[in-house]
Amino acid sequence: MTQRQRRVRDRTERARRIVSAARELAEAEGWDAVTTRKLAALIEYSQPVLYSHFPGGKDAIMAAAALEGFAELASVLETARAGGLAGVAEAYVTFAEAKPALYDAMFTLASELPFAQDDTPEVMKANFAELLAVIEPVAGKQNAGPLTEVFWSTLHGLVTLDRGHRLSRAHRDERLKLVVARFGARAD
Amino acid sequence: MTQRQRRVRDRTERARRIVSAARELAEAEGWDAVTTRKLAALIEYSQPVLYSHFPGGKDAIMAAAALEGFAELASVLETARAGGLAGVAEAYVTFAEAKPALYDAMFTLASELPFAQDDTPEVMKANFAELLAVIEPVAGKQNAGPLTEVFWSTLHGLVTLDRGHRLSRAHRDERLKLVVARFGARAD
DNA sequence: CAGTGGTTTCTAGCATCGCTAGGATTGCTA
DNA sequence: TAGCAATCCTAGCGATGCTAGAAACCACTG
Repeated sequence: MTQRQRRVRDRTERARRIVSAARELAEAEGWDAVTTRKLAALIEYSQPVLYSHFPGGKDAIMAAAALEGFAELASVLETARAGGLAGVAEAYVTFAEAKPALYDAMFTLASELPFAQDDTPEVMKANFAELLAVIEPVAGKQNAGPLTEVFWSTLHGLVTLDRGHRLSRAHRDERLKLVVARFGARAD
Repeated sequence: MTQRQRRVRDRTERARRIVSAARELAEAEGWDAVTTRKLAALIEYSQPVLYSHFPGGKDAIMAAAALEGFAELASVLETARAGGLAGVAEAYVTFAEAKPALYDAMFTLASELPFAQDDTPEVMKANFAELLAVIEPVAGKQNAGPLTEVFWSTLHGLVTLDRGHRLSRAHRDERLKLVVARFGARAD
């Protein structure tokens, strides 16, 4: 019966390699360059193997990558919590800048992943919780939940607009300071 | 020589119909459903005709749609300027909600359109100018340009996160009020 | 009116994509 | 070792964006 265990382990290991290969390729050449044929070649198997791991096909692979991304982002935000609102904002933007393709998978693409719903994965709730933790002290009379959503929107907007070359690169740090100035003060 | 003029007029009219058909189809079924074959069928011509108008192919057609969108958004924001910062914020979000596919073409997709650069089309600068107009009075000692970028990012983030079902629908209006509360006060 | 040259348009096809059915191969079991 | 079941691959389908080359059209000249 250990044989069976090893085979299961091999399978999960191979699934991991698929997602890993997808992430690397996406980060290097963008998600459009991530084709099932290239992925199959990278893991040295044929195409149908991908579908035995991810019946949903390419979308499911991207969703798996996105879930990894949410876990990593949550971890990053957790360690940044010590830096307060400013530290979290900086960490969030830096994460998105460092792994743009992953961030795309998390937000722009795989938007089928449920979020503000019952079946939202825990890792995704964790991200919101981290943002909430630094917003709550400055919420004052304002409702912390919606205010966190606005704060999150600001960070997300900064990331996506900057990516589309909509913002001037030179003001990058000044923008973050302004975010802190507008959100960091207690409102009551 | 009037014949030549009429032929030119017919051509521009047909180009307009292409973009129009693309926008309608995208708004109805999403940009993935906008294929060159369907567009050709809609305008009752064959595929290669599309490329005589838009050598860049589908991307160029989407870019043309995006430019139309920027012009329309600028117009919307201009009339909303009377409503101050709150009015502009509401108008921006409402525009994006009403024409989600168009908004996608403007920001998520055709990101090759230059913006914060020299060859940025005037219509795109106009949008920024409208936002700047309502931010300037509340900038105080803060730099109005970067602050406008942050404000814009917040609106854009609200739109895109909401679209991906990342935010709770119920708090939609409250979020906008919080945006006004955080950006509407003069900072000095 | 017939012919001619240039423009416009279409037919047909290429390479690639995501995805899958069905056969071949492998490895375990008895 | 024979048979069975799980695993994997070959081959192919339909659809995509895009394009080369043939066909149709139209304005102008002799």
